[in-house]
Amino acid sequence: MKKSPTLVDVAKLANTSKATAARVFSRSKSANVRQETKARILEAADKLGYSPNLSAASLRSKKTYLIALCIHDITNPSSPSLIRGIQDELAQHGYDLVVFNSDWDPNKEKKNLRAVVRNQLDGLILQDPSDELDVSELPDLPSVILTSNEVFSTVRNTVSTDTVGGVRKALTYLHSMGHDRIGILLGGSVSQITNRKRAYLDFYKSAGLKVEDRLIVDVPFKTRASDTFVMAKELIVDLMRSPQRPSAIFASNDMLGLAALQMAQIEGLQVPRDLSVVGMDDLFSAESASPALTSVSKHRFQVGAQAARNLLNQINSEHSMEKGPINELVECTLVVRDSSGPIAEVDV
Amino acid sequence: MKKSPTLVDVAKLANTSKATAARVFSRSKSANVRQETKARILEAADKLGYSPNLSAASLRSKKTYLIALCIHDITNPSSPSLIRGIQDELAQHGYDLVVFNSDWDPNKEKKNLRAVVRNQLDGLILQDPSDELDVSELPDLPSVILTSNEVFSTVRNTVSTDTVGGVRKALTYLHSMGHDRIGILLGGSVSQITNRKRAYLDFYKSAGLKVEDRLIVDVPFKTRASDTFVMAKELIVDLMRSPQRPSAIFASNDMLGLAALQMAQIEGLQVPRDLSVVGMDDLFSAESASPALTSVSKHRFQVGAQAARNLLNQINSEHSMEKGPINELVECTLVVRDSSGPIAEVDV
DNA sequence: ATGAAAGCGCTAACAG
DNA sequence: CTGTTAGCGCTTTCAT
Repeated sequence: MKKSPTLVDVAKLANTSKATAARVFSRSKSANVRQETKARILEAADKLGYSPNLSAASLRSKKTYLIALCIHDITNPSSPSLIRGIQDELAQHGYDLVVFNSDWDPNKEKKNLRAVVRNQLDGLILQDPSDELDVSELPDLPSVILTSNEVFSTVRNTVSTDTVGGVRKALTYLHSMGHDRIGILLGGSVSQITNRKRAYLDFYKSAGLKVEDRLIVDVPFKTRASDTFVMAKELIVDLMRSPQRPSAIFASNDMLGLAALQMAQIEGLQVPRDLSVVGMDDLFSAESASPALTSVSKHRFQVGAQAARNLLNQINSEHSMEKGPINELVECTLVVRDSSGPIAEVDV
Repeated sequence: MKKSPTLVDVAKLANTSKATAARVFSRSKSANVRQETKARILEAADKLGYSPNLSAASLRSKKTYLIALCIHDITNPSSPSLIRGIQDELAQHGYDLVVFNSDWDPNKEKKNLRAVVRNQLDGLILQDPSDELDVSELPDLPSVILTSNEVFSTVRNTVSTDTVGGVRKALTYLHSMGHDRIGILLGGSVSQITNRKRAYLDFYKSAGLKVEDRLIVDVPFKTRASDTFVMAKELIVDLMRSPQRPSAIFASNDMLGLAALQMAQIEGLQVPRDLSVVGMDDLFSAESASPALTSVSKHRFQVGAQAARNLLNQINSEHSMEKGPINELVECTLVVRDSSGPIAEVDV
């Protein structure tokens, strides 16, 4: 573990000043160094195995080229594609990503935020901040907020997923297939539940259908996905065994949809003949299910990429926030697979 | 965006020296400050909204409290639990995690490694380094290497998954259920394929069974999981339609197992009555499949946690590597679900 | 228990 | 195009 060489060492060996050597490794555009000198410096650096010390650089320049992503839980199946969308975009601009989990805990959330500023990270992407968090008093750094509904902020840039529109698309599709008694499986955070429930009620109203409370089921979420899954199945089986069971089920996320698929099989219901199932998230698990699960895609990868682009723009243009925040909305798309279809002929 | 307060500002307001103030925020044990002074400093800091600048701290102390994880692809379904295992362990010790993707590209891998040293990260967890990478010339920092086989290093600490043992467990189980013609689905990297194939052949030999080449199928991996999935299904259907189809299939990863499940359903084969299927990885997709997929768990979460612990030990004990590297092996476990069972009665 | 002083390695003016 | 200089904000001896 011998001390690693510094810029001075390189400069000395290359017979130039520290400053010139620095320019060769600098990210800033104005790196005006003669080819010859540059070559000499690079050679010296190579010989010494020099690597710039970014701690020192950022102390001076106030830039770490590190971005923070604060999400609830990386273990959530839809996190990876979001992250990848962000990373791919960032990588193109030489930024790396630090990922924090909040586990839906406002305290951890705050703690993470503090770590973000301590570490001098250059930007922040924050997923669905908890209500306890006052967005207006977020640390003062470029940021974009990811929300799962059309919640706009007058303070910060946002990228939102039009989940309400997604629910509508799923229901519209199911209705167009002849289903008029559609069960809905709700779960997740309070706002998620209320939003999607409202979308469901709105749709029923506008389609002139009669709402049946029995068809609306809330699945309380547990910390571990497996636990939620087990719980979901118990509730779903009730729905399926009820005398007047729905001909279709819309699950507000794929885990619930998958649970429905599994219970249908166990209960001896043929999908989609006896029951159509539509999920939401379009996880790989949906594609790989048997039968493959029809699902509403939230385009997490694109959401990530868009958020990253938005953030980089902020970072690169000093006065970007002066015209007020930018609120972007990403549409959902229905991916029709084998778990859904027209309602069966009226049973004689 | 006004300049944020520094330690001197805090010290001034609290009527002490910079040094004393520093001790209050320092991580090092020897923080000997009188309660009274400490309180005063904390109060001043609070009033000013002071937050330590870690760039400055690490320039001086050579510690960033940031760890690098270099994996192939975060989008891989088994990445999240690995990451979470690492993060949970690190968080307990005040470290955060920076995640890099290599996409199985040796160039990206090297590039990431350079970023690790530039950023002065305190440690490195490296997943299955490519053959092109000479492990002995990894950057000189605490590190642990994650391998998917019992590959030991005489240079670095490793945490390995006993996948070969996992394959054996799956086959032993299937054989104990009466299956003696077991198809195997291979895929992934070259070394993964060869290792698992050898395990398969070894098992067949020791069990005194006759190897049939037709039962061994290689699924070439594509970049996108969906593409691999489609490709897999085409190859699997051949296996299922062949005159002498196997009574069981062992898939060397869950994606392949899920593909088999889906094809079985499409081909009208009842699982597990007509065909038993066992996967490997124990993804959530396995649990949520219909029927739920029996799978070999590689305990990714624990692997991550163990790697993180190993790394932290190295970091905290100067001379840890003097006694030579530590090589840990994590066993696989078979999780029996509904996709596998005894072989059907001999067909009359 | 506290303070004074000397940098860590680099960047950012500014001069030439 | 290149060199000089002055710190960035903190940690770390070394005194007191």
